[in-house]
Amino acid sequence: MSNEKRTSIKDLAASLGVSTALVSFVLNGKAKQHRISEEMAQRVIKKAKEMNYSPNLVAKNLRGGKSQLIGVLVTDISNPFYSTISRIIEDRASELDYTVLFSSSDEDLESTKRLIRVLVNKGVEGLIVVPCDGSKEVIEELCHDEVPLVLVDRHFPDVKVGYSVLDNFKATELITRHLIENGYSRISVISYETEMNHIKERVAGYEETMRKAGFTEYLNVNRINLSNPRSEMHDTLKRLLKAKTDAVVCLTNMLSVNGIYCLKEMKVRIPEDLAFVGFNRSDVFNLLENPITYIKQPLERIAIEAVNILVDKINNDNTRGKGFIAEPELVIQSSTPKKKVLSRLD
Amino acid sequence: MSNEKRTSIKDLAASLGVSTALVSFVLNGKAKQHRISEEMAQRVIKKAKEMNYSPNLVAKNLRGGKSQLIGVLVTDISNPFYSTISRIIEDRASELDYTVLFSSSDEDLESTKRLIRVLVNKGVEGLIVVPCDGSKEVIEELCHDEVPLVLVDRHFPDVKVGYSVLDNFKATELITRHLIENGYSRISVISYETEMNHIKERVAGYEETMRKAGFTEYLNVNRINLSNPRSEMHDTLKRLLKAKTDAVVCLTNMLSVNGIYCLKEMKVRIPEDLAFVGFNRSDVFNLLENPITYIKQPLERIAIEAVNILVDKINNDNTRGKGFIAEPELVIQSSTPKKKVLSRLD
DNA sequence: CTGAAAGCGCTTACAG
DNA sequence: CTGAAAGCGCTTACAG
Repeated sequence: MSNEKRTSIKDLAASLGVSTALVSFVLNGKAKQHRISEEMAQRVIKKAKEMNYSPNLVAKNLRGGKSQLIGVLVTDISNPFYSTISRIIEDRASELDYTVLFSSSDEDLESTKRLIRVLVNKGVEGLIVVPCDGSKEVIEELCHDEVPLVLVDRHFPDVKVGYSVLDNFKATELITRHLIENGYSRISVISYETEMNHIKERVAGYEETMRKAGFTEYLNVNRINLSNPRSEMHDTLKRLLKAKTDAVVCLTNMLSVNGIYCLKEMKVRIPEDLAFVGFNRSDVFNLLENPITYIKQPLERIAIEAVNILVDKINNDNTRGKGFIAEPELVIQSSTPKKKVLSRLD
Repeated sequence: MSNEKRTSIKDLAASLGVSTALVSFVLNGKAKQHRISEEMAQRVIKKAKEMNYSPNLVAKNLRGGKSQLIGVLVTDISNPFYSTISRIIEDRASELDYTVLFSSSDEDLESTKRLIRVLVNKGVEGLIVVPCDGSKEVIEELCHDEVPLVLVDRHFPDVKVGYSVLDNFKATELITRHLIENGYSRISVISYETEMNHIKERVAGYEETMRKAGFTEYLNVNRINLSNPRSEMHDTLKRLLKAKTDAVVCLTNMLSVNGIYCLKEMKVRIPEDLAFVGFNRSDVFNLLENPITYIKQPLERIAIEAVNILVDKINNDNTRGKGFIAEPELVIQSSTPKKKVLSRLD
């Protein structure tokens, strides 16, 4: 990097008239262990400071076979949800002396494959991945190659792999119970077209809770095609309003924000005309006349556990398939006030 | 990464009965150059595929002194502004065959120093940095050490270093002119306590435009202490309203969002009671009854140019101090409607 | 056309 | 207490 060459351990040794081994021992805190004289140790340390020595981590890695690098593949690091997670991963990794390589797959399978390969070649010791739709085989293959791997946010329950995710079923169960308890009965869900398990769980949490409450006839799950979210959202909401839906639950943050924008355009008031529940915190939720009720994920826990599990895996191979499931929290605000109708759950 | 050791060039050579040099030549596309027979080359390539060879980039790096790694130090990658920039940097770097190491300094000088050292030790070939307050010496030192370096978003005009930033003076000039032209005269700015040049430029753009318009007596720049932004913002806005300010300009995105929240709490209507201008796009700007007028930065250009300049620097040392200054765009919305008063600028 | 050998900067048995 | 030497995986003059 530098033009004047960096000082190496060899330079230090030469200028002190000792061996590189001695220098290495001292600088790695193994002076005692090798019974190097306190005086010698101090001289080495002083010289290192003087010559502005800092170890070449590349060489250290090559020698030790450890890169202290982990790869993180999210779908899009410019998405606030993933950038928040990434930040926490970075901090936790740094505490454990790892550096993080980030990549964004854009929910694309080919990119996912390519980027994983790049990361592995860069020498990462393990991977944290947000898998995209259709990536199950890629993930399985990776497990087979014995690359330490942790899935985050989404996972494949039948693949034996580390994961750190929300209890998605419970999230929509909380939402649906809350709505029912507050007197809503014509509750609709807005989801998107996907095979991913986390969304299926969210749908199931809603459906099962509705069934338990006896609202079988009102089950209403709408799947939006993400290639044109705004106009599809518009049509869907129009249809739902015509069908006398009294509460809408959006299953992702992106859907929530889109939904709020559409309702604003349509001059539909929240909650007077329609109760509304969102997913994941967003600045826009709290700026509305009536702040939005939403599911809060313990992102910090999820991200930290992902790193912990990964590093465990890196350090000892035997603990396969460890996972962490985080508790969702329902943040109740004024977009879902009590209706006059009594809940059938009570 | 893998448990069964990765195949090395040595394994390949052994299993083909040739030297490692030959294998290296072929795999690096230098077969022709070394007049290696086409047949031999094909055998090597085939074997490499068979044995699932991929080069150990760490070793390559150590040997060649090239890591194809660049380091990016932003203040906080979970901030949407920086995560957007980071994403574009990542994409552009990847086009140029570089991988990016991201870090977040949290606007802290000590972290900045430490993280730069870590990145350099990791073998990055260059750095893209958002410098924090007080980091001028660190940056100068880095330049002196001849580490290829590009500052982004903010820079130090008297340090000879690459940079890619907004024309900050012009940004507030645009805002102030627009407000004046629309009949506002008691225009106040909300800034924060900092020595950084980009903020000074923004303040200067406002002040100079005000002076030109003859509004010298209304110059009103308020600096908030970021350790307690919400309550300071509250106090500041209260004071400004009492002083009959008719338009407020917030100089950063964070200040803008805080300001909007405060005004909401205070039940001050935008723009009926107060015109408002923000900085950098934000979802919340467009959700209000009256969407906010704001300065839009061409983030894509800024980020791409930063990478371009950095890679130029990495490849040939002679073009020092290259910089890119991006044009701001004023997105005019309904938070700054025309007042009845005539502008003195006309 | 191909091989033997040095060396990038480091750590770590192995000697003494 | 300290040093000489091997080796991590690769590339590249240098020979032949």
